Amino acid sequence: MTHPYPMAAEGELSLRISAALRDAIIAGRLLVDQRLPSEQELADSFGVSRPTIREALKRLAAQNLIRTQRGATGGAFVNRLSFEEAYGQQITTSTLLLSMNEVDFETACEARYALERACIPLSAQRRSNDHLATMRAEIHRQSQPGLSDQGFCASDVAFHRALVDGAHNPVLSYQLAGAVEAMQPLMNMITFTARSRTRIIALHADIATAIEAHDAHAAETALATLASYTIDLANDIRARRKTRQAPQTE
Amino acid sequence: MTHPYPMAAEGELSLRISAALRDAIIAGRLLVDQRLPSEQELADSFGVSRPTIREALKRLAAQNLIRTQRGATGGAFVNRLSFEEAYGQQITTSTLLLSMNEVDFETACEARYALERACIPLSAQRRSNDHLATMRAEIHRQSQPGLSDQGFCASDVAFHRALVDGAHNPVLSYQLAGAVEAMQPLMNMITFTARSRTRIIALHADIATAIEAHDAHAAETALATLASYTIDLANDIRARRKTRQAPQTE
DNA sequence: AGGGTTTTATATGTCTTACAATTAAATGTT
DNA sequence: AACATTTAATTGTAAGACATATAAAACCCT
Repeated sequence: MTHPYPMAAEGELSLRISAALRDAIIAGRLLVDQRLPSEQELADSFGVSRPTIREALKRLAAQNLIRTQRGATGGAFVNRLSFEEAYGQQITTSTLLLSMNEVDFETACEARYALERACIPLSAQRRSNDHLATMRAEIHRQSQPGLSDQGFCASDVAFHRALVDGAHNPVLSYQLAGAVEAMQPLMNMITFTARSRTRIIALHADIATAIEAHDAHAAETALATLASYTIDLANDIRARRKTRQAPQTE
Repeated sequence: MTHPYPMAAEGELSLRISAALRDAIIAGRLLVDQRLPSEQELADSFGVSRPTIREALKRLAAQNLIRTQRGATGGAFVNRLSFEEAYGQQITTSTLLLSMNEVDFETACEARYALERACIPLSAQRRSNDHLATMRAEIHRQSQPGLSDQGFCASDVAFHRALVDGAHNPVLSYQLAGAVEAMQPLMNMITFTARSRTRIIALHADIATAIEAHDAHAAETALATLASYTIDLANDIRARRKTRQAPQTE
């Protein structure tokens, strides 16, 4: 064997090669920041052409498993997957999953609030002034009169993001980022009346106050109220749209 | 403009092209199962060569955004991202994240059990005979005397997976799959004594019974006990390893 | 001798052209 | 009409060349 990367026996070459390299990375045979052989060397050792190697490397680059650098000391390096990159991937995947699979609003919403509830006890216990300040700032932003529906939703996401990050557990934050952010496109479809905004802001304030007081139970209650109110809101809007559209189709 | 895909102004060509196509998919300008232009047509319309287009397509293929088919009616098609594929990506990403970032066991464990706790109320409410049977079966498997540590961990994952799926919320299942499965390599590092296994199995049985009785509170209590017991177990093992290794280094 | 500049070597990024493999539809044959 | 054959379209792979970026080595000027 001219190369040290065990390969599958069938399938497309570039796919087999990328899988072989990925396995090597996951298994730790290629360490973080280690430089891979040059494309030409890889091509020679795998017995394929450079374009094929390049396609394989692009697959890995798409998953942030390697980074490439041009120039004299350049090449492909095993990438340390950062939490930021992982967030990004999670959010794209979650967003696509929701937009492509006709997940109904209620299911997504239920999942989102269930997950957020998971971090409430930790957030209530460990909340820092930093995260509390962010939550208060977003609440203030939400009460601006000129704010668009989109801006309101963005602020809503930021608020909940601060709530989640308040747990000070990066793994938890990473897992929840996708769930919360992927919901935004769905949330953006809701038109918020002045009254519903007031209600939501009040619940946000309840949550912030409870977290500040280390009162996990009160925070969970407020969050549950918010969850069911959001779902009701979406159902109302859907029902109203239906009755408004029904006469037109007749 | 010779192509309908807005592109960034700087950066590598293949990256800009893949980003343009990805945006088109996410924005819904390219619909599910729609066929993209052939590589040659894409190359012409973007004003680049085929290999460059191919690298861009490989990036998208790596994220399961497109699938390619050879032959006369072949081409690249927009892929409906299935929950299964999304699971897979989430698990790989989470596993890499944990293995590459020296996340300590306690943080990961805390996140895992916090997330699982999120689905307990739903699972307790909606639990089906199917999932209950799986949980019981895994409990039985865990009590087999000849079972390896690895097998025990695998069964543990399967048990918790059934617990999560019992909530009958695919979005929730998807989000939690990564958290639970990515923990397995870390869990595999623990050596389970006969006594710790007995304790864990008993707690699993408590959870199953509580879920069966629609008793969310009891299930949460058992899960919390399991969480702290697991963390203690890992700490014990780490402490024991340290004291055993300390004399050697002196 | 030292610091700034130029050269050079090496690597990835891209283009061009060509051929192989695969697949479905069109075509021909029995 | 059913089956085998050809054909056309498309992706997969190959080989070689040039463009570009980058760091290190060589060089030159002070």
